[in-house]
Order: sequence, then C-alpha cells, then structure tokens
Amino acid sequence: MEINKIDESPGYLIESLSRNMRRFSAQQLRESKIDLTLEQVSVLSILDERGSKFQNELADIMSKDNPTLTRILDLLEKKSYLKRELSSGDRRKFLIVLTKEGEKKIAQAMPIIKQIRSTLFEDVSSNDLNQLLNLKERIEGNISNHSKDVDN
Amino acid sequence: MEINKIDESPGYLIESLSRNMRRFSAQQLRESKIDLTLEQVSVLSILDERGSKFQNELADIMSKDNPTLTRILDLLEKKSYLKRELSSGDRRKFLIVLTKEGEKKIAQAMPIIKQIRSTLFEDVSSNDLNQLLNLKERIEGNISNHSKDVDN
DNA sequence: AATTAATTGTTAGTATACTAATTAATAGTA
DNA sequence: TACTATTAATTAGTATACTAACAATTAATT
Repeated sequence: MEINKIDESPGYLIESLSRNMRRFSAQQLRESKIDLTLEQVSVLSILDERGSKFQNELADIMSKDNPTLTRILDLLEKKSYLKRELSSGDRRKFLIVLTKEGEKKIAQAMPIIKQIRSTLFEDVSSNDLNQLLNLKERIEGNISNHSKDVDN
Repeated sequence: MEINKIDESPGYLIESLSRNMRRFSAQQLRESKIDLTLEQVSVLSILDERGSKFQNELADIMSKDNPTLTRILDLLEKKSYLKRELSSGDRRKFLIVLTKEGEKKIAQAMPIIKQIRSTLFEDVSSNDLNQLLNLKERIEGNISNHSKDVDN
C-alpha cells in the first residue's frame, strides 16, 4: 500500500505502540520497587520457565543481538541473579543459570508482570493476537525475501 | 486474555516486530550511504512535508520525549540540516527550520525511504492497517484509563 | 506587583540496540 | 598437520529512550 506521511506508516504505528507499552510497563515496574528492567524480567522468566540456556539460545529466544544480551547479563550477574557457567563441551559457550536469589526475584516480580499484562491486554482477543502474528510473519517474510533476492 | 510464556505476549510480538523492522530499515539506510538514522529521516521529512515546527510540536508528532528529541536535533544541527530559531513571541521556544542542505538531503533520502517501505509493506492492506490502528488505540486507551484510575 | 505554578528545553546518568573489531575456541579442508 | 573458516562472546563506539534535576521564561493567582 501507498504511504504518504511518515507518521501514518505501519512502521510508525508499530514503533509508537511498542514505545508506549514499554514506557507504561517500565513505569509500573519502577513504582513496584522491584528494581528490574523489562529486559531483565524477560531473561529471568525465560530461565525460570525453561531452565538454564546457553547465551546464544537466549539471544535467539529474545531476538537480541549478542552485545546487547552480554550487557543485560552483566547487570543481572552483578546483582547475583544469575551465573555464567563454562560449558564442559564447548568452551566458547556459557550456560546461563538462575541463582536462588534470581528465583526469588522473578517469583516476586511475576504478580506485577501479570498485573501489567492484564491492564494492557485485557480486551485483546486471541483473534487480535492471530491477526498480529500474521502481520508480523508477513512483514518479517518480506525482510528475509529481500535478503535472499540481494544474495542472487 | 491469559498469557503464559513471556515471549508469547502481544507486547513481545509488537516489540520484536518493531525491532526487526528497525534493524532492516537502518541497514538499508546505511547501505545507501545517505548518512541518516531513522529518527533523523523522520525529523527532516516532517519538516519538509509540513514546514517549520516548534520543538514541542515535533516531539508531539513523533511521540518522543524532550531529551531524546533534543539530542536528535543536536546531531542534525551539527550536520547543518536544520537550525533552531528563537521564537519572537515565546522565548522559551525554538522554531525548527530546515536548511537548504536539509532540503537537499531529505530529497535524496526519500526514494530510499519509499523503497524500504514498499519492501516491508507491499502486501499490507489498508484493512491490516485499520486493525492495527484499532489494536493500538485499545491498548493505549487501557494505559490512559489506568492512569485515570490511579488518580482517584 | 509579587509569589507561585506551569511550560520549554537542556544536561547528566543509566539501559538498550546496533555495527565493527577482537579474542578464543571449534570445525572443516587441503 | 596446518590453514582457513566459522562460531561464541566481549569490547568499544554511537544513537535512541527514559528519569531526574535544572534553568529560563511565561502564566496564573493572590
């Protein structure tokens, strides 16, 4: 479709919605005094739900690049919520492991996270979510098709 | 709706889509050697399309906070693509004005921007866009309703 | 008119996101 | 085996996004 004004494009819509949600969620987290950022919550809850992960697995699940994840993990390790354990097999890899304190912290944080989600998404249906997922897959498909085209 | 895994929530979907689009667009901009970031393009094209704006109007249109916009404008002013002119009426305000170089730059950039958009959104219909806009308005409505509730 | 409140923009500090370059380890190949 | 390529993670540098604190100006109130 044809887009004229820059602030009427789907890209602008999605980015602006994303930022508004982030701002709200971050404010709620800060007011809760839980002392975790959104990304830190993501890391801890993924580790808590699915067990220890290699750093590159975590980057993949969260779709973060390595330098970004490195710094998020640095902060969480400094707060003693997780450890980087050397992998016995491949010594380039680190296994990221939740500590007892990390488990406690994410348990404390979860009710707040659920509260934030229910405020934001109370009236969002699974139909809405499917439409969104479909749009996401189409756009991301366009991105990877473009890369393929350029390779040829 | 009930959300279980953190990477299956609408928030994660939107954020991840937003980041993937940004990454692609920024890469395309960089490869074009146009030497502008996404935000810099936004500022220049808004000024070009709608004429000079006060800094707070620009912040509002782009839904950026003041410190963020200050720094984006700093960089653009350093590159001589715009000027901050003292407002004659209200001396707290600056009128942001595109320079000749700025006009040239955004004219050069527009074909690239249009190319990026058509790659990303070729198969996005106005129906998709309306659904997205509707979702955005509901979620943002939830945010502002929450703030109102807390005030009482 | 004087005081207080609100607005506009900046500066400082922290976290995230990305590129490019680097180090270390592993895999593949001549 | 030695050479090359690939992979995993880090470091350095830049841009964006936010809060908090601040300065300057204007508006509102008494």
